[in-house]
Amino acid sequence: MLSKKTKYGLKALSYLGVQKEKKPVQISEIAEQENISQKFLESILLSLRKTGFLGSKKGKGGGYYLLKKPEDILMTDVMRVLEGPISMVPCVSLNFYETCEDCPNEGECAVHKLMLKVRDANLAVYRNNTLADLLK
Amino acid sequence: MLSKKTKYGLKALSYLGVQKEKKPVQISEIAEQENISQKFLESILLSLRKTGFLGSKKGKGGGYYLLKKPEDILMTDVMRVLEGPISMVPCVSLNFYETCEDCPNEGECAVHKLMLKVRDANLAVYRNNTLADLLK
DNA sequence: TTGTTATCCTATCAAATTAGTAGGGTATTA
DNA sequence: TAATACCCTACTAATTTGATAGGATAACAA
Repeated sequence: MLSKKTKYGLKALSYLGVQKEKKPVQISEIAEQENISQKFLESILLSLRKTGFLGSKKGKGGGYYLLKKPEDILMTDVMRVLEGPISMVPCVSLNFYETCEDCPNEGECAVHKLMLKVRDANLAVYRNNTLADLLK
Repeated sequence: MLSKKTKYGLKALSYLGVQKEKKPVQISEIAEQENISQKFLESILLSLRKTGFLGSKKGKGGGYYLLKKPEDILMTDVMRVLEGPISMVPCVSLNFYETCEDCPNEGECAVHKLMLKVRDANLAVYRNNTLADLLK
């Protein structure tokens, strides 16, 4: 299942992506419009800011805004930050590879074989979609 | 992440799939060979039996065996039993569809759009792979 | 028939993860 | 200088996951 964190994060990015004006949008506005717990959303936006997707401004008139154009925000990067590794098992992960200590032979492992294909399929989707593609 | 249940279940199915002889294989043998907690594996095999993948025999010389040929065991079905719905959100699920009560417009929802593509990609993999494909 | 074997079944539990909350700190702006 | 809105840490509740315990039941064989 997709975590609420990822779901809310994607909704927030979309919300920011469709803004006409360039001024920051407040957490409270996004939370209200998208039916998200404000405090929970706050922590999600914070992590999106720390990972370089969002910029922020404090004080009155402050809020969050996209640092890049929606066309330049790849789902591969977004998903890795929000949901974690794209692979379902570490032994097929590109960025977080680990051997399974319980698996004597990776090459003959059925789980490994299947999950490799799943990883490739998911990766293809995420690489071929930017935030802009989700706003159409 | 892939659950241990699914991982162990796939390993057990593979183990049964490569058996030359047709006689039942005991839980203890599979657990030992595949490094799986025996009691946990027991519950997994039980659910695979209840869902029609495995047959079983009690008493001495008993154990589990595949009810179908590996070529006829689709990953779509296996994954649904072990891991649950293939879709990452209910609003794109074929078999377990539910509307998101927090989402006013499914057609314009970025999460929905992305997860539809992810579902299709995963489904394609699972539909095109049988247990036999994982044994090669 | 009786003992052994191995699955069947229910209940329970501990650990980990997830979702959400609380409360104050800090920078910015009017 | 007061109000605003992000920043940050810690905590808590609920859920899920992985694993155990202990006996009931069926099959086989001596």
